Amino acid sequence: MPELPEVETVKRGLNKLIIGRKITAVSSDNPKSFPNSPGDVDNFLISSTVELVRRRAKMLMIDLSTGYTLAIHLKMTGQLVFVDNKTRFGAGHPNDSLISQLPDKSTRVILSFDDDSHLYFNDQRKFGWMKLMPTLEVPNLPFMQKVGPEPLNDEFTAEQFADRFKRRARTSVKAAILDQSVVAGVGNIYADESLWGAKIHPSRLVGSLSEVEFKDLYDQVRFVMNLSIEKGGSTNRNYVDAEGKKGSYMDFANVFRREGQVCPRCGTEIIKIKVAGRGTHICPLCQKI
DNA sequence: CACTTGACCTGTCCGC
DNA sequence: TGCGGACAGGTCAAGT
Repeated sequence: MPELPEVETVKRGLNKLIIGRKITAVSSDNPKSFPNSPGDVDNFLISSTVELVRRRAKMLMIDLSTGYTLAIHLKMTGQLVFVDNKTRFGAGHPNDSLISQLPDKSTRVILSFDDDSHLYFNDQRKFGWMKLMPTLEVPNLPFMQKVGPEPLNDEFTAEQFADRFKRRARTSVKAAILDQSVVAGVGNIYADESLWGAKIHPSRLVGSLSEVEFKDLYDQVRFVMNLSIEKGGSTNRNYVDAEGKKGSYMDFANVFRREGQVCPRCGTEIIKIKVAGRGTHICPLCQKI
């Protein structure tokens, strides 16, 4: 599911909805989704208060008053949806179809708060997880050790972007931009969208890109991600935000899942190919090998 | 080391 | 309608 803009949208929503709430209970349906010992749960999760929700790359961190953090990765199909029983939506509300049915068969973890509101971790494919650990140990996770810089940070420059790519000079630009150790947070949707924006064929080898092309790609990554955050992210299939709402970026996508439609820039038919093992959408005229 | 492929899961869609 | 296979927003382990 969720790439940087979707995770950022969830983070912003949770910061409005769950800060200061006290956790009174938790339940989970399998240890893979919630790999935590009962002792840690009793000592550091139950009766804790939510202090802050943070994001790094595609990971979320819910910091608790006990000095522990729930580190969360939503992977492909994870959702975090908050439901307050006092404000459950009525029939006909845009969010009603999801909210009113939670929990459902994809619900992996339920966090309950002291006012009978709940945070549901839903994950159809069970790739995601929610790990309780000391806040100070989060940076020691293997993923956190290797993940690259945040592309939307002000201090992240086009020069740094190009330099980090050059570590992957002999692979395709699509594989390199999806590599989280190069740049954080880019997934399949924004890889295709930014490569189209920069007019670069995803199979091009990194070593063949010019400085101008690196700069264009840098600008496009930041442009598409900022636009998507503004639109509440992309709902390709499952994604919803912390209130159960879909994102609208797909209405603004130029190539992703638009095979058979025309390129908005030149009118050529968009095609779908496979690059780096992933479905890849391009305009074959704008993006030449 | 750099790079590619398959595995992890459930659900949906498409062709026969 | 049913069945088999390919595919889906991500990462990791194991292979070359």
